[in-house]
Amino acid sequence: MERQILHVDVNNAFLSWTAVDMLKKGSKIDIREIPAIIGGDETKRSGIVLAKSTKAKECGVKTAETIYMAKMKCPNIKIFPSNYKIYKEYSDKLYNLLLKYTDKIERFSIDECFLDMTNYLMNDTLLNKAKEINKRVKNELGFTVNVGVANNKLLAKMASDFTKPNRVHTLFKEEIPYKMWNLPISELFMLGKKTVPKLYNMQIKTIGDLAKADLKILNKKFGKHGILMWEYANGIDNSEVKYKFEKPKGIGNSITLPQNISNIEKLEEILLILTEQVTYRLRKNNLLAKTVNVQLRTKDFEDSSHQGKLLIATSSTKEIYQKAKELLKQFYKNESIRLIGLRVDNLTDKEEVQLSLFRNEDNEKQRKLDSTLDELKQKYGFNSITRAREMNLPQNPTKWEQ
DNA sequence: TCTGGGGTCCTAGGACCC
DNA sequence: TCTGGGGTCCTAGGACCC
Repeated sequence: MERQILHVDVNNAFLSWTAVDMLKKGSKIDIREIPAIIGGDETKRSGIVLAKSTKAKECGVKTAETIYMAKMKCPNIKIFPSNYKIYKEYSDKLYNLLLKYTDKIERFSIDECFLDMTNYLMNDTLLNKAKEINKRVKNELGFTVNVGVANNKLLAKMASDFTKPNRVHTLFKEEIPYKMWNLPISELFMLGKKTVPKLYNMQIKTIGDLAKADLKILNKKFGKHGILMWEYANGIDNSEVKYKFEKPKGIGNSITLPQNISNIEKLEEILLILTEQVTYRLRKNNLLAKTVNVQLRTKDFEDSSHQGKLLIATSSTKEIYQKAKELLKQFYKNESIRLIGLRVDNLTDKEEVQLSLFRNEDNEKQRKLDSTLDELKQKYGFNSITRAREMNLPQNPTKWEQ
């Protein structure tokens, strides 16, 4: 029996949600109606476009390009900062509305959901449900969504990406040749900027070309990825809607520094702040980490990373920070650093390890300190608690550069 | 001209074991 | 002197997504 899948995709999510929030707070303008973007902070060197209005798109503004470029293309463009708290709020509102249709919902990202409607149609058609969702979101939440209607996740996602905004599109098997095969390969999910030129060199330019290409040759040239792209081009995807909450497989935080740093003591200070953030999230999820990974990006955008294993899985700030410092020392070669990141992998549930875990008094003390600090952070917000060393950070970042 | 931050998954090569 | 092959685990880097 065919599965009944919907993909719900918020149109210009960050910008729409910001617009709705501004209107709610009494704003006279709707930033969806003017050339506008949600952007990072150029002074903090994170000046890229996160979302754009339709008018900005008409000027040629593209997501992820620099704000500088966006201003060149569209001199009167308005720029608004991002606010993840608001986005989470609207994302939850959408999710709660969708729960009225099925409880088999995969939150694919903050602004996209897959719905498995297979046993939830109640004598209605999948297309009708999609149209109803599309209308209700607009009427009840104030922003618009595209809904893709299909028999698997890949086709539903491709369908929701057709013309925007506020549209419902189907992409059933028999529609593939005339709705999908004429599109350029760059439109296919999982084909990015590295693979597309390689396919062009093989005279594969449309999704249809890819669908008819020799699977053996694709497999030889691209490995598993070659098989995946061929299957996607042919509309084949048997993956499930993952509606059950899954704990993360890794947790990381990174920061592009306001100024480049080429001093290891200063890098260690940033690393401590990152460790605080990462271990806080670890403990909130009741997880312990076994692998620590430090990432660096030089001023020339050269990325490198170093990882190492801990003897015992932990969520302790002190233990993970020790390891992170050790790793940094091992591979930092005095380059001028633009970005530093810390992530932990190999996560296990705390309960599973707890009983077998060897603890000495020192560990126990450290654990109690961490959990006390967590409680304070929970109550008063993350920034209320900073360790003594963090307070010694120079206020003026320009001092950081040697 | 300036280029985020959060993830997942895959691959190639080296170490090590039998 | 010449020297296997299979398996697992680990690491660094890369591709892709939103």
